[in-house]
Amino acid sequence: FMSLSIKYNPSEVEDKWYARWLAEGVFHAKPNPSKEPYCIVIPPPNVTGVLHMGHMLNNTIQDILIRKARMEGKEACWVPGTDHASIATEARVVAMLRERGIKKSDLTRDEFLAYAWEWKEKYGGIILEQLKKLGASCDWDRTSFTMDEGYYKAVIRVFVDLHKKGYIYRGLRMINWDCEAKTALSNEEVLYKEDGEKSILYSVRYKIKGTTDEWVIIATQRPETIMGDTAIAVNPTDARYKHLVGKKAMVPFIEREIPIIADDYVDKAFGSGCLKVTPAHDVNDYEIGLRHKLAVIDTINDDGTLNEKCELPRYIGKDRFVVRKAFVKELREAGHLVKEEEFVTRIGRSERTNTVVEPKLSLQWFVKMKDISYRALQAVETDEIRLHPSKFKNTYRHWMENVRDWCISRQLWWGHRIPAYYYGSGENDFVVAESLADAVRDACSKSGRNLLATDLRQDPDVLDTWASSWLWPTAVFDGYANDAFDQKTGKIIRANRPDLDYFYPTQVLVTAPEILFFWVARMIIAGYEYMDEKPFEDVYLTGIVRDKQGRKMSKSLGNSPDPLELINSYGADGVRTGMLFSSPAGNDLLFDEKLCEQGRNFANKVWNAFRLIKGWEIVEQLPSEENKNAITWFESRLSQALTELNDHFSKFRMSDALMTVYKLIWDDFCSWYLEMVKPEYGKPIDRKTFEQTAALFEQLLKVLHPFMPFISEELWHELRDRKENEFIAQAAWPMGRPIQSDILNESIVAFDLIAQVRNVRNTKGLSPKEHLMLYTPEGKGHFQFFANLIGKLANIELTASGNELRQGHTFLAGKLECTIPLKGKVDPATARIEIMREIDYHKGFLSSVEKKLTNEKFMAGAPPGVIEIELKKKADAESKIRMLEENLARLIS
RNA sequence: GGGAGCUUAGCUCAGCUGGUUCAGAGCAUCUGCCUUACAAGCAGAGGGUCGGGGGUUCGAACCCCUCAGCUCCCACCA
Repeated sequence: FMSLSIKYNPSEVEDKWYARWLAEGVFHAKPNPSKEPYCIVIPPPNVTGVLHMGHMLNNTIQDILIRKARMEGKEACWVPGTDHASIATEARVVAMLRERGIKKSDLTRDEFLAYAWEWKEKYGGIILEQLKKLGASCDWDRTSFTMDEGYYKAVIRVFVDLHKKGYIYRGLRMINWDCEAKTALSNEEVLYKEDGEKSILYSVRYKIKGTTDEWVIIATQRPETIMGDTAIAVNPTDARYKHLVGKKAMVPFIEREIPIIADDYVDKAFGSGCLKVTPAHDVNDYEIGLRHKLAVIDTINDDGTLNEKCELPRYIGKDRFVVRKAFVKELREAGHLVKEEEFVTRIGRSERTNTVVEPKLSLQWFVKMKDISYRALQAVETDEIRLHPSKFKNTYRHWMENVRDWCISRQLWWGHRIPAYYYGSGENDFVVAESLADAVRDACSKSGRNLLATDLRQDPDVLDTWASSWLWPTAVFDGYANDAFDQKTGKIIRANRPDLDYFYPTQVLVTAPEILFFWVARMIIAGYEYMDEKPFEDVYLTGIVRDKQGRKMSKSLGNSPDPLELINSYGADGVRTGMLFSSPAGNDLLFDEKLCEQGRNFANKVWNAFRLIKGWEIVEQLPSEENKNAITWFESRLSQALTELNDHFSKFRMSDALMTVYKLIWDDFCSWYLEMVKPEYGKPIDRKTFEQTAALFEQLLKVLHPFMPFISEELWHELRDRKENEFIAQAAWPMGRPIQSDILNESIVAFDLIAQVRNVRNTKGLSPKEHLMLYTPEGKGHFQFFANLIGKLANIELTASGNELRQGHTFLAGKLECTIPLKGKVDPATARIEIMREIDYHKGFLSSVEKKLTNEKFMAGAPPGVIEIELKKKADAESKIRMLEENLARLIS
């Protein structure tokens, strides 16, 4: 065995095993009526993505769950894939084109999409290759992409269906508008500087109609929007302005009259307490406008210039910021500018262009959320779908109860194009259809005209990415294909789709809490809508991976390690366990490379345990009796740990599950068991002990496998000759046997005794090699199983003694009184002090117990079991004190 | 502004229905050991008034009140 390296070398084995798993189809799953399905759909990473630490954590957890299920004999299916990520990808492609000197605006839609697909084929999906390095046991044959042909059709079909059902509508709504990119932005794409930005707050006076010199003063940061004002609002309880409500004010320069209204939204304390209302250019103003049926005057063009509705010809066509400057000057000169003050505020800027985002009214497509989400709310409320950790139930409920309609249109090209076709300029002159042909047909019947395909214009916008990924658990099984989707009922016919039928609902979804609403909630909604059933049973929400100082990992901070480099340094197994050592569900993980080191060390420990076992020389005729108890003990200990392990898994406590395996292998197996059965140096081992030890080690490799797939596979093959297509990845998960509790109980006392002997050696400076006597009242008679093992591990002679021999260092192992004779090695005076100190401690303890027992209220109120325990404590303390006092007496005599 | 959560050893966290599995684990630290599977190791040890204060109870890390600090989510300041 000396040929085996003293250190485990992961890079030599990892790629080899991954390739063999793939070659033998170990990860491939298909419906199998004799097996229980266990399915996880991956949260599809952005197709532009590269592996980061968050993915590492997330996918490690999924792999652990899926590997364990596979070993438990379930048909384990982990569906991988990527998300087309419309915004992120389009931005990448635009940037790539810019480098090549091509402007997006010079391209047709089809030309642009050709470039985008080219980019996707070339760079997309790198992340899936990276996941293989981690050991992810995905069924790669099922790899999906949200813009695959079938998936694309599914998204369109669902749009048409939801429109038909009345859940999708088109409407005006305030959105974030990027004037440079000329697109709507989602909230996530609008960035705010942490400390706000400096701005100027202008106080402007508006004349009250019918007066010569009565004014109302408002405050604004955006004077260029004054031309779009349609009201002045005050708080209804504001005494200062009560008399003005119902009157009119005049917009400066334009001299348009606008009403003065009362609305709760207005904060009396801010500025003058009067608010100018510009429904077209402010979200809150828009809401006020709806409440008071105000006109909406949209004065800003898509490119940020002012249009003719601003009524001041000198500003038409000028950029909003140019107008602001000029208009402020005019106001000042006319005396309408009452005050200018510096002001720190939060200004939204576009993530992509850094231009100031303008709130803008725009025609967009929406999903009506209230009704369609009802069952999804109920499902989590009733624990039909369980969130882990459960604290997210509150967050989920809060969101679902206040759910707002979902804007699903995006002004981009990369994505699923909205299947709406316009045949006129009227608000309702459109149809929604799966194909152009259908659209023509529907348009003819709707309009009563004879329209041709060329008369129709398809909506140029695409759908929000989440409007495709919310179908993920069904679409990856092609649930919306022609033969699987009943267009009349708007439901999936699961009988026509055996894979979907078998694997749906999936078991677990592992994802980040940030997308609980964006994605998880919507998948639940879609699941109920199209399958009439939940999409998954459990949702495991991971934490955020931070650096050890608690900061988020980010490119700009440079605090994010490259996962592949970590794998190179510590091995995939080391990194996987490293991540898991400190990541309780739902809590952030403070990542430190030291954790990977700990993982690597653990792999090395396993490796060396293997070296020891593999290196033993076996001699057939040697007696094996000696090791029987050690084996029996470890079998029971293993069974106990298996129960614990299953309990942790059932509660998704992955860190704890790993720790159980870690301690079982390191402490129980290596430190105790192997030391018990290990022959003296150079001596052989008997056949039976060897075989049983190897069998136990195999069990350990199996429970280790979900966490450390590579080293466990390697050693499993090294340990015995295996068939070519036999893998631990498919081996049966160990079953616990009945636990023999007498041996486990005795082990606690025995191990305590051994540790205490070692401690005595440490403190008294006695070498482990020095053989010692250990006196107890009955010697070996106290132990049914461990008498000889104690002798071996503590290097002592367990001896029965009469009182006359009991001089030396005395201690208690459990209730067993032990003495190590230390004649001449220890000063009697210090020994006396030690014993007296102990007596004091126990007397203090005793008195606290007695206090309880003499307390009438305690005796009356406490349940009998608790009183019994207290009485036992009392008896134990008394006997300990008696023993210590006897020792003291002997020392003195 | 609305909502949720957290505070236990130097660090990261367990601690379930209030009571001996109640004060725990891993890491880190300290002390011995290059002992023949492993120094990426072995053997041992020391660390905590459970954020502060008050209350309920025979009994509180756990329940209630209060103060302080931290974190996240949503909305957003004219």
